[in-house]
Amino acid sequence: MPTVATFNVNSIKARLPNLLDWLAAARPDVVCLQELKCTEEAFPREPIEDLGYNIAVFGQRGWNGVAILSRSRIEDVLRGLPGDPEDEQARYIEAFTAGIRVASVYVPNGNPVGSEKFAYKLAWLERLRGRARELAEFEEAVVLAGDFNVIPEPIDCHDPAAWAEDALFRPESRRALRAILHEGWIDAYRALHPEERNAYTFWDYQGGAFQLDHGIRIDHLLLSPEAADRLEEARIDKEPRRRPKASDHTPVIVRLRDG
DNA sequence: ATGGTAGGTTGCCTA
Repeated sequence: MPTVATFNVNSIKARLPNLLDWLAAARPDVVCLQELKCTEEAFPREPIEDLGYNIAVFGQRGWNGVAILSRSRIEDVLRGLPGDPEDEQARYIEAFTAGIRVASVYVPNGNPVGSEKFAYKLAWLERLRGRARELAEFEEAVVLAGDFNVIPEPIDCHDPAAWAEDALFRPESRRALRAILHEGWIDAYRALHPEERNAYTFWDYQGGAFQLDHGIRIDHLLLSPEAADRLEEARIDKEPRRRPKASDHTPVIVRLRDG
């Protein structure tokens, strides 16, 4: 019954104490991390290995950076999203572990709308769809877990009007995510909690957004049909967001039946 | 119309 979690830590260095506490308490089998903001060399391997995790990192200096942690052996690691050899941003790492294929995904933010960054976001999502299509051909259990920087529906946002012009909620961004879902992937959290409101994974640091529950749901685990067949539970763990020195994101966790 | 917060390749860029 492996559990797979996604957690945008907003700097692994700044978040290390909180992350270690959370790993020790929640004990997820596989964890996809985003926004490490460090190189592979600078990644704090030891304290995480001491909690029983193997680690695969794709980092860069200062920004972005993704990793996979797993209690099982990590095999067949792919660093970087295929489809653009010019792209140097560390936003995608994929591997086989714990009997499933897993990717840690950090979709570009894309603000401001209409900028080069927005075009990059849409192109990146299109490349992700291409990779998802390749992965689907293997007919294995696959989990694409990460910060998608897309609010799928109005229900995933405390105030849709306030986000209407934001790259996270623009129709183009939502359509790009939907294009992946339409090819047979499911949003694990929404599949098990179809009506639930206020199911957020991100609250801005500014303006007391967390205390007011002014959040958005942008961290997702997309499941291939073979993984969806095994989906048992999906939940948002708000505890890490309550702590001092919290990330602005909080983890989402799914549990899959044994395959 | 501004600034509010947090992190980093810090006195500005990204989120």
